[in-house]
Amino acid sequence: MTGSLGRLPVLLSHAMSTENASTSDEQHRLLAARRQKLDALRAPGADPFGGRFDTDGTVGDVRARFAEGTVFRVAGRVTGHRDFGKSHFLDLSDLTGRIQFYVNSKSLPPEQSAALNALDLGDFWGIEGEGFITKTGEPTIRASRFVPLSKALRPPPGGYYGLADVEARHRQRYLDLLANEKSRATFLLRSKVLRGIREFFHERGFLEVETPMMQPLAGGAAAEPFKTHHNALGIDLFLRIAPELYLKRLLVGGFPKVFELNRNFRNEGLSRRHNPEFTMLEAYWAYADMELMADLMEDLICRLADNAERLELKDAEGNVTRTVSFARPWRRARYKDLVEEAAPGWFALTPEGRVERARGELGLEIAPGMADFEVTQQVFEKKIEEKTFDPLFVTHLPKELVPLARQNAADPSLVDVFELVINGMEFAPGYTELNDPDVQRERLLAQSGGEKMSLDEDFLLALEHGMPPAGGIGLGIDRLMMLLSGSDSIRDVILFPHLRPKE
RNA sequence: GGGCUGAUAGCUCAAUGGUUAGAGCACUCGCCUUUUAAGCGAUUGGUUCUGGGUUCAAGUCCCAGUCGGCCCA
Repeated sequence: MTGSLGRLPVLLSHAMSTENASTSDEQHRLLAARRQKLDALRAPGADPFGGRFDTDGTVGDVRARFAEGTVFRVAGRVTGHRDFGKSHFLDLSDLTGRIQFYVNSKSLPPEQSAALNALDLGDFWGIEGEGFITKTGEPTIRASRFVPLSKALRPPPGGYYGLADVEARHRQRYLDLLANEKSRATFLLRSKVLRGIREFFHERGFLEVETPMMQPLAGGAAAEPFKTHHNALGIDLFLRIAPELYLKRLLVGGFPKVFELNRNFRNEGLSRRHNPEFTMLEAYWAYADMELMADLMEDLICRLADNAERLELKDAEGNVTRTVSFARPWRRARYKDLVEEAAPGWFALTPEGRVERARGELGLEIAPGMADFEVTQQVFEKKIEEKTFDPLFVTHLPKELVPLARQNAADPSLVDVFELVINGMEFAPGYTELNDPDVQRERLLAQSGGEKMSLDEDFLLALEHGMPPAGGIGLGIDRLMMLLSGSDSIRDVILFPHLRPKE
């Protein structure tokens, strides 16, 4: 890299003392070289880990305001070094981009010369100098001064090919973020989406609230909770599987529009689509219903997708594999009508006839003893849901599928619920919420198999004080991010996904 | 939980059961004052994930394990 490093004795012992025996000698050699330079920086009395450095903004800011002859101060990681003996072209990078700076090593003061010799890729530097344009037209800062701000004692991974190892990308996300532009883009987008959600609801008069993540009873959904213990109170607590029952208490308390955007926890398996902790949006709106909530959901997602007409999903090579149309209004259709579209005459059959047809003509696997509504649900999942890519609100679901929702006034076998399907997946549910405390009690009892111990009596007490009729929605933010960022795995949209510990 | 599949240098990847496991980049050294995946030359760098087994011979085949990936439940 640089021809003027001089003769540095290779002292492996320095690095050996801080490394365990399993680290290879090669690693020792690479680390030893960096520690040599660390010591070299300390020699003139400098602090290799720097301190405050006032800048004129980010690298992106400097690029935007770049002008020849103007002096800029900027800080970042040194990510490139092209050395011509006397002329050095270096890259300084931060999250906002990269800018080239130039150092002429011919006439440097001694401490600057020492700093340049002690440079490794990955080190943080602050630089100051005039802008100029090189022969090749590159905006460049002629660094009249540079300050080492932090030494990187390990080499950056990646390089031209990036960091490809999936496991390393997840276990050491910081390296993924440094090495892979796509990963940076995904998490910048995630931050933008979270901000967009908050803005959307604030504009509509919703209050952002925070309800307990530790709950005496894990209600609001059917899932295995994590259990913990509070010593001072001497009680077991559960990490929440949903915030729903607390948000509804707020409707009782007179907050007519609330939303919560935060983590839920489910003690279940890990997969491409499941992380034990995941981010959920829930919103409740007094005096609204399922239809208004569907409108709200459509508005929200279109806005988060920057009102794009369509979303192109790409494979690893960047080829478009599918296009999801966001053209509005999004289709709304009844569950039964959709099943009839896929299997005409379905509901005229006997339950036995449906099993026969599902196994035969439709080619589905129907387990023995499957309930009639489950057979129909198989048809829905395999023949409709998995083949629906553009947004579709499926409405008027059979009540067996959603036991906690309010029954439809005209047809008590149905519930006033929608399920939004996008890209072949259940994406987000919406409800006309149940606010009759007696019916709610019956439903919760039925759900718990008649076990009264697990009834959230405090929630039922709240309902008895009166909850306004309301609409509610839930939106899994991780799956939304998978869609918007074109990721196949939830681990690509969660900064630090859970993995089995190594060793 | 089941099936399939993967783990080789710091990174990205090669290597018919057969010589001393290679290449590019990075690192280190030499040359170079306008490059940008800089260039040219040289030198380094390996517990082939771990533990067994088969074989004259194992990165390669078999078994078990660890950690991933894909599919299914």
